Amino acid sequence: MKRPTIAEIAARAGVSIGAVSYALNGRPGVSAKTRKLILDIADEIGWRPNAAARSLSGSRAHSVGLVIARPADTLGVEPFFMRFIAGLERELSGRRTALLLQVVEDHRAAIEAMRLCWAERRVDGMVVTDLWTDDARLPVLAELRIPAVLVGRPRAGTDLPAVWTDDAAAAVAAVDYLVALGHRRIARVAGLPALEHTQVRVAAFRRAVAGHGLGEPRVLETDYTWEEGVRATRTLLSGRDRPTAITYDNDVMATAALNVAQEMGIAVPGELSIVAGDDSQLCVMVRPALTALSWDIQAYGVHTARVLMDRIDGRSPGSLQVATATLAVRSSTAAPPA
Amino acid sequence: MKRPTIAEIAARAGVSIGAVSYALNGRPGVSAKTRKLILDIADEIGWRPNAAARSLSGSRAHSVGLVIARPADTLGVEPFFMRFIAGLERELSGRRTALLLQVVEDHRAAIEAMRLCWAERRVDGMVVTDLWTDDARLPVLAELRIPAVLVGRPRAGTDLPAVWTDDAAAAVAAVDYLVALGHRRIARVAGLPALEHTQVRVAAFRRAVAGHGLGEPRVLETDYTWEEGVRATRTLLSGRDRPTAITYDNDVMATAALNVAQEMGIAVPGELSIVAGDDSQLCVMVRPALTALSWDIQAYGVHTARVLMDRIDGRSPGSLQVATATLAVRSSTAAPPA
DNA sequence: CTGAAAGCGCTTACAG
DNA sequence: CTGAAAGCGCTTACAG
Repeated sequence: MKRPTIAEIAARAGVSIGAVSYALNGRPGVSAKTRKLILDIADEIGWRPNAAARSLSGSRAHSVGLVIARPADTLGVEPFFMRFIAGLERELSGRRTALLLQVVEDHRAAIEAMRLCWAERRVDGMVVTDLWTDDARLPVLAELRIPAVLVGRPRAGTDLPAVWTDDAAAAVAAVDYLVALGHRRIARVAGLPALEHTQVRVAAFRRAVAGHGLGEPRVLETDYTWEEGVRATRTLLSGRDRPTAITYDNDVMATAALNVAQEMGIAVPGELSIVAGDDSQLCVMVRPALTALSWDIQAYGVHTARVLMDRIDGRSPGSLQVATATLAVRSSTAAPPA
Repeated sequence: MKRPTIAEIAARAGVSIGAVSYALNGRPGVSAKTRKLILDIADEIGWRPNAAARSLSGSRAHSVGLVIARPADTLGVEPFFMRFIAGLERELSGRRTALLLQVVEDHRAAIEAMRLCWAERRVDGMVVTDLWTDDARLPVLAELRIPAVLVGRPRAGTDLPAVWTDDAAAAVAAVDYLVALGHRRIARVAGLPALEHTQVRVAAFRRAVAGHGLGEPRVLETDYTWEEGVRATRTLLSGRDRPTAITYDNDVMATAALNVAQEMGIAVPGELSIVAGDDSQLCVMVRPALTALSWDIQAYGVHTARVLMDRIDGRSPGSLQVATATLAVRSSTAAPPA
C-alpha cells in the first residue's frame, strides 16, 4: 500500500498537482470550490505531506534541534530538562515542528553535532542551553548563520534572541529573606563557574550580602553534582564562624547538604538554614522540605520555542524575559540560633 | 554561501553526479582512483548529504521516533528517560540516525503523533516504551507496518522484537532477601496496573511470597507518583498486622515511604524495611539510603536502539534480554523487630 | 483562476 | 568502470 501523494489527489480531483499544492497550503490561485474538493479528497485518503519532499523544495526541515551537553549521569535526577523539553514540545507540536534531541558529553561534541545536523539540513534552528560565559558554540552558530535562541541572558556580540529570567533578582530575594530572618553569615554553594548564570547569581549574591553590610561572603564553586555538594557543605560547616545559612545552586546539592548536616549533627533549620536552587519535586521529597527558588520551567520551554520559531520565520524577535523565580518557603529555613 | 552539493563535487572532479553518489556511498562502479579524488573533494569542501534529498530518493528518513506518553509533571524526578535516551543516542549517533522526541499526555495522543510522523515519513521506526497489558498502540503499529522495538517483554500477537529484563526474577530476588532477613509480612506498592511490567512484577511477587509459605500478601496499586506513594504507605502502616517490609515499584514512592514512616514514628530499617524500584541517584540522596533493584538503564537504551536498527534494516532480529536487576543493599533494609 | 514545467539534491537502474 | 537520465514528492515562478 503506497502512501498517497498529491499526484493522486490531483488525478482524483481532475486538476494539476500545482493546484493541489496551492489548495493544500491555503494560497490564492484556486477557486473556493476546487479548494474544498481537494481538501476533502486529501482528508478522505489520509494524505500527509512527505516531510522530505517538502523540505527539499521548501527548504524548511520543519524541525529544530536541542543539543544537551552534559555527561549522561548528571542528567539523572536533574529534572530541568524533561520539563523544559515538555514545554518546548507543547509549543512545537502545534506548529507541526519536530524536536531533534541530542545528548553529548561536552561542547566540542555539541559543536560537531550542530554542524552536522545543520549541514544535513535536518533542522531549521537550534535551542542553546547551559550557556557559558565564554561559549565556543556561539561563534559557530554565527559563522553558520544558524537561527537560534539562547536559553539565558541576552548578550553582546550576537544578535541571537535570548529567553531569560532574572537570576540576579532571585538570588537577591533569597538573601534578603535570610537576612530578614536574622542571618548574618550566609554562604553560597554555586554551580559550574563556566556557566554564565552561575556568575550572574554569584555576583548578585555578593552584592546583596555586601549591601546588607555583612562583609565578604564565602562562595564555593562546584559542578552541580551530589558529590561536590557534599564536599562544599562539609567545608563550609567545618570551619570556624560557620554560616548559619547556605544557598545552593540546585536541588541536588541542597539535598546533599541536608545529609551532611545530619551526619555532622547540625540541626536544619535550627542551626542551619538551607535554600535550594530550583524548585523541583525533590524539595518536597526530603525532610525537612526545602525552601527553594521556584519558577515555571515548562513555561520557559514554551516561550523559548516561540521565540525560536519567530527567529526562524525571519521575524527577528527581541529577547524575552520570563517571570522571576520566587521563594517557596518550606521547612529548611528559620531564624538563626540566638 | 550555498551549501555544497554533489553536483559541485562532480564538476570539480570532472565526473557525473552518479559516479559521485556511488563513490560517496562506497558502492562498486568507480575506480579506486576516482573514488579517492571524489572523497577528497567532498572532504575539502565540507560536503554533507542533504537529509531531505537523501530521504526522498532513498526512502529512509535516517531518524527514529520516541513518543513518551506521560503527563509532563510525572517526568520530573523520574530519572529513567534521560538515561534511557542517552543510551539510545549513544548507539544512534554512530549510525548517523537522529532521535525525534515527542512528549504527550496519553496513548490517544501518542497514537496520533505516531501516525503523523510516520505518514510524513519523518522516521524509519519507533521505540515503544511503557507498554500496557492491552496496548492500543500495538494494533496501529501493525496496521501501518511501522518497524518498532518494544521496550518490555516479548509478546504474542505481534512480530515486533522486544528488549527486556527479567522483572519477575528481580522481584523475586527482593522478596528472597527480605525473607532471608527474617521478614514474614511483606507488602508491595505497585505502579500503574495497566502497565505490563507492573503485572509481571506483582505476579512474581505474589508467587515468591506464597512460595515462602507466607500467605496472601498485600499489594496496593498506584500511579507512581509521590502522592500515591504516600497514600499507599499510610494505608499499609495504619492497619493492624502492618508489614515489616515493603517493596516499591519506583524510587519516588520509596522516598515517600521514608517520609511517611518518619511522620508516623516508625523506624527505618528498625521497624520497617524498604526496597526501592529502580536504582537512581535518589536512593543515595535520602537517609537512610535506599536498598534498591539496580540495573543499567543506559545499556538498556543502547541495546534497544541496536535492535530497532536491525529491524529497520530488515534483519528481523529476535527479542533481546538484558541483564537482570540485582539488589543494591544500603541502609533501608534490616532484620524485622524481634 | 488554472496548467505545464522546472527544480530542490540526492539515488539507482540502465545503457554504453 | 562510467555517463546520461529518470524519479522520489513536493513548491513555485511562469505562461495562459
